[in-house]
Amino acid sequence: MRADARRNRRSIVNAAVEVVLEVGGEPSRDTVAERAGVGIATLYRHFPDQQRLLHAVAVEVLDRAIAEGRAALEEETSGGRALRRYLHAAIDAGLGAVNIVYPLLDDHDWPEQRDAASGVLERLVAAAIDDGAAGEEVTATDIALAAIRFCRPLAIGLTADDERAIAHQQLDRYFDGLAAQRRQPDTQPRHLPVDTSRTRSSA
Amino acid sequence: MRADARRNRRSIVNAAVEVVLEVGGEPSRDTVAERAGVGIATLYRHFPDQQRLLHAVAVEVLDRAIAEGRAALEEETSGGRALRRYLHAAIDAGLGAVNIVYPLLDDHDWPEQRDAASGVLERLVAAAIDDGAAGEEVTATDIALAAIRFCRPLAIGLTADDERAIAHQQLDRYFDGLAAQRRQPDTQPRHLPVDTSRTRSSA
DNA sequence: TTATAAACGGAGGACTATACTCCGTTTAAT
DNA sequence: ATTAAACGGAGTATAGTCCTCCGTTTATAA
Repeated sequence: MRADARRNRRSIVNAAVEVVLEVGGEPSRDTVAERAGVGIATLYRHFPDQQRLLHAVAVEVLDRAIAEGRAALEEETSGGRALRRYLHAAIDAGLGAVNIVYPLLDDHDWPEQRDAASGVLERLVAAAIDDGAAGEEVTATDIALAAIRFCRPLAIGLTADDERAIAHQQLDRYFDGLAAQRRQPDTQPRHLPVDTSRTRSSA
Repeated sequence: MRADARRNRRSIVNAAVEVVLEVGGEPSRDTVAERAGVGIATLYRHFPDQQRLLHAVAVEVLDRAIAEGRAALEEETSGGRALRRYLHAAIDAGLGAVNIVYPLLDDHDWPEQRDAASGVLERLVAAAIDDGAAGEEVTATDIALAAIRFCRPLAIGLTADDERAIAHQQLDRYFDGLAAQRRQPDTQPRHLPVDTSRTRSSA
């Protein structure tokens, strides 16, 4: 594989991740190609159909998230630190894209990434619960859903920098809210958790 | 104005709010009309151009939010309770839509709603800070941005009910994270606040 | 350097979705 | 019962998207 081809392929996948997160669904081919700075034909050469592109998007962000998760587990000194660091890295990596493309995919044959990603996430959550950084009731699904939430752009015309800064700040506060015993006397849970088994299995 | 006309106008605005939140931008006219259950001509009769429709969307959600905010201030017994209740009501009301349509509008002549909404929000935030439910550093802008975040759909094919339940649960955790002194020893702020003066002025 | 296979870009045609109008029909209100 | 107001939806123009074809450029190795 030629060097420019590999470079272009990377650009295309990265662009596709961004566009998927922005539109929250099928990205337009023309938009992806333009964002990647390549001709439309180049996109078709690398990804003859939309399925393969979406597949590449899923694998890409899962790989990034897995690497970040493992690094966090190894390097951090507490479960809480590790999970927080992972979440910040995951939203920068665009992890939420995987859940957006999931329902658009015909075949979900990336068992490797899927299992690795959910394994890492579950270890992180367990560790965070262990050291009290998250309450007993917190699940891996909750964390995956949070990653999706904080990945998506606010769509109010912010610069990429502002967008990112706001997401991280909000995530930090969300994370602080995960701790076990509720601090505020006036706090009561208002809504029951929902069945998210389908979503859980995808991240 | 005839009764059916008024009824249809309401349906159209409500539908427009929903669609704006879903697509995170300009809603397609056909989609809005269909969602509202009216013919496309009816939509054009009430809103000859997109600007007027978007304007109506902004005024509508602001009015809802103002009413909810005042009710919360009057009826709740603590600042924390009031702000939490307001936030839950605001995301149900679709408050985030106002920030999405804001950059799409030519004229922003709804000073009445704008001032009332930001006034209510600031009183709520001040009250919450007063009784320790939110840290000193929390601003009205933070809260407005949170409302936008939790209003937007996750775009992973959930039912409206699941979508709503998840948003409320995540919001509760975010709100818990607003409390003054950080509980977790491993917590440190990771990102500086950004300049959001433009956004602040819109809600 | 040069040869060449591989990769590239973008114009262009088919197709789909969206914007907006026109006009015959229905309905609220007197 | 009358009628002015409001309605619905077919229909046309326009814009956006999909995808192919082919002439040009570029990486790589002789």
